[in-house]
Amino acid sequence: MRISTKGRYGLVIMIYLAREYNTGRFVSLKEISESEEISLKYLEKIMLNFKDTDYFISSRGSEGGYKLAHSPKEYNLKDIFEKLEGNIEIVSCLNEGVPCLKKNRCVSRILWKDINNLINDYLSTKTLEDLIKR
Amino acid sequence: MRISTKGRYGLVIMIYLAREYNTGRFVSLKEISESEEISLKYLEKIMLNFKDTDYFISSRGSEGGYKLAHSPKEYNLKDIFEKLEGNIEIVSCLNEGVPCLKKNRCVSRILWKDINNLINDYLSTKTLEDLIKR
DNA sequence: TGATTTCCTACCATTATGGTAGTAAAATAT
DNA sequence: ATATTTTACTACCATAATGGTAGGAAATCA
Repeated sequence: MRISTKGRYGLVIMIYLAREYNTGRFVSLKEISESEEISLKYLEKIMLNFKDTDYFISSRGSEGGYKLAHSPKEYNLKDIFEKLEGNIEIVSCLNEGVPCLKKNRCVSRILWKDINNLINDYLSTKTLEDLIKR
Repeated sequence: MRISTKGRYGLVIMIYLAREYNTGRFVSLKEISESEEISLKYLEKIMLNFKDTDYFISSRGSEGGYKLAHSPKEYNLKDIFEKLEGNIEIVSCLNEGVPCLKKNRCVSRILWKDINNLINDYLSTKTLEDLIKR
């Protein structure tokens, strides 16, 4: 039950860009890489997870980089993690339509559901703006 | 951010034994294996995670098996998961004494801490008895 | 033109997951 | 006594996920 570096570094990128949102400038991954001491190549790979989103405006070449396409308050943390980590249900059977029929296996399903709701409810109510305000 | 089968099947064993607690009989892993359709060998392996606990009374041989050493209400779910999954902190830096000094990495630490507390608080208040009552 | 940076595809080492197999030792049933 | 049952313990292994690295093409800017 761990958040991987994929999720953590992905959020680091988002926070970095959120903090620079007001400046309007493009921030390169190289800058984030050096500031946060995370390999550039790995950051590039993590960005691939956001490929099908409209999260960023990007520009290649010198003085290029990324900036947020929207205000930090438009970025929901639950959405961000779903892009980064895929399905974030803590047990796989939660999103299967058909309940399993094992005797005691699904007694605990209620427990998983509760915990899952706890996390999802929390993340759903938080945005990037909430994070950088603290 | 997934609970593995190790954690899930381990809980299944605990629930099974909790339900048989009043009978006082020994329940074999073979019985649980057949009832829950989980391989016997895998259940044996999962039991190794509880090796250093006083959770069970065991008996070998025919009519042998396991039974809970204490009443189901004495078994805290947080404790059980710590035995099964090891440290259940969702990010590793939470239990390091020294905070990391990276610029934005630890902005999110507050977030991880919050989620971690959410889960731990929930699990700490629940016992095996709560689970089998529902 | 040269440097910079995104964008994209491969590749790879290590670890965790999710098991299986085999055997010894203890306890019980016959 | 012996056969059976069951825990207890060790070793092994296939697959997937994690956490990266490497290389190059394409776009952009100074």
